[in-house]
Amino acid sequence: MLFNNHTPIYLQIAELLYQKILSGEYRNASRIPSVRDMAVALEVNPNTVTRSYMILQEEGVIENRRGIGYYTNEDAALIVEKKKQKEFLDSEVPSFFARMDQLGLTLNEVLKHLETRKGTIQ
Amino acid sequence: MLFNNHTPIYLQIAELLYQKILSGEYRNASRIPSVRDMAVALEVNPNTVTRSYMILQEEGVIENRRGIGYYTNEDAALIVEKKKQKEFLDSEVPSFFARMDQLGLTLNEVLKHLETRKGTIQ
Amino acid sequence: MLFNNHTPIYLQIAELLYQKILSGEYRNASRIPSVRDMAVALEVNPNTVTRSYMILQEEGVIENRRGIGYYTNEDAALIVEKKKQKEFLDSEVPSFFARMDQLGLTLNEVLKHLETRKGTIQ
Amino acid sequence: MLFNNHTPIYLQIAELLYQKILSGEYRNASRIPSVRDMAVALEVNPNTVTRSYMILQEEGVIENRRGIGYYTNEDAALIVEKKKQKEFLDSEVPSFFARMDQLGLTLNEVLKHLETRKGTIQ
DNA sequence: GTGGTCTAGACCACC
DNA sequence: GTGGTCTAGACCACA
Repeated sequence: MLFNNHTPIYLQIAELLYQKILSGEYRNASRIPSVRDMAVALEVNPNTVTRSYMILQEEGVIENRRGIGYYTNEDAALIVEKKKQKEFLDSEVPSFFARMDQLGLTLNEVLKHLETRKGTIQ
Repeated sequence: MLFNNHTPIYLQIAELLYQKILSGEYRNASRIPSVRDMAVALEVNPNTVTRSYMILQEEGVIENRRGIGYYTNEDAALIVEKKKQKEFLDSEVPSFFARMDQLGLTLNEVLKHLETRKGTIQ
Repeated sequence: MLFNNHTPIYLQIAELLYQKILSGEYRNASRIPSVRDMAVALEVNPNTVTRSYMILQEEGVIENRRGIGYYTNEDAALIVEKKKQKEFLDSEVPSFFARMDQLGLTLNEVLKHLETRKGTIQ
Repeated sequence: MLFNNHTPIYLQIAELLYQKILSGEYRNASRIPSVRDMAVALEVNPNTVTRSYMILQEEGVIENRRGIGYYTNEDAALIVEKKKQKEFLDSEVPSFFARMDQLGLTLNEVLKHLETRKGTIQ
């Protein structure tokens, strides 16, 4: 898999897991790939995958069953969704609008620009 | 000064300089503090300040007059404003709205949340 | 059954067996569930149960009658009680009070805290 | 340094750090040894020390200043003390007395045993 | 088979 | 100099 150079791989893998849980590819209360398998699939060292798994484990998104593997929690999708929404609303949203104000832009200008962009590029 | 530990200090200082130029604290074509003074004021290693100054210098925002010090360019404020607006509109805006959609949030919900936040915290 | 993930399951099962013997649920000189049944009941790998049974067997608490099953010893309850008391008095008690001293707590404070806890939680 | 085999080294190092902070060897708001130095001193791999430091960092006991090193927090000692007391009172104390009851022992018996032990061994 | 831990060693960004 | 990350590879306990 291709990773971005700017952010640590283990965080990008964590992000990948969040997405798979949100998208339903990893259903609640079901087993996720073993550390080794995941490492092979992503062409990454097992230690790196372990680090990602531990992050989600501390957040209560996944849990380890000794000698068996990692499982998503009963309400994994909900936890991830709340976490992501909270991050967005409490951190990204305020800074976004603060930035907008600081640059002397109005919401209408921004939205207009967004429309033209969509037309041209995508 | 207090720095965020997530982003490099030299980038945070560069951001500080942008702000001072935009706000008019550093006027066009005028001298800005020496590397040494700035380092003392920010309680930071002079090398770090130098690195920040070099960034702005490469962008043509400030220039170095040997043996004298750093000066803002004739049109420093304009350059910074354009740069920042471009970054914002072309990069932050699209990713912001993409993120919003991904989380299943509408612009109205986001704006509403922003209002309640302003009431409580700020 | 729910197991704590910090300590090995086979030790937790052994502890469970000690309790059942102490409480009289498993009487002296009587048959205890087969490895297979126990494994099914606890939703655990039979190997794990076997490992637990072996521990108690080595301590002379239970014994294996080939082809028949595991039986508690004639004086199983007594053995377990002595073992547990010895462990408690010689190991846990000293470390508990050492810890208490180290944290600058008095026995009275601790007892008081215990009372308030009982009132609220249990 | 000599480490216990049963608990991971990185946790034992974390415990060591707690003690040094509680004892005042590491004063509040002062620098602690670099990861490399600590690794050499403890005859351990730097990665292992890093892991310990990160635990204390997440708890707000120590903090990292980029490119400089780790520093104890302003109120490091207080945080550690509270954490330790909380762990003791909320977890060890209840289980200790539950265990005592379960074994049919009274507090007086336990205290008496503790006295005789002190006389003989220490 | 599973994950947990540790080492040795490397490279990098940052100060 | 500092820490952060990653790899390769090993050993271990556990199920």
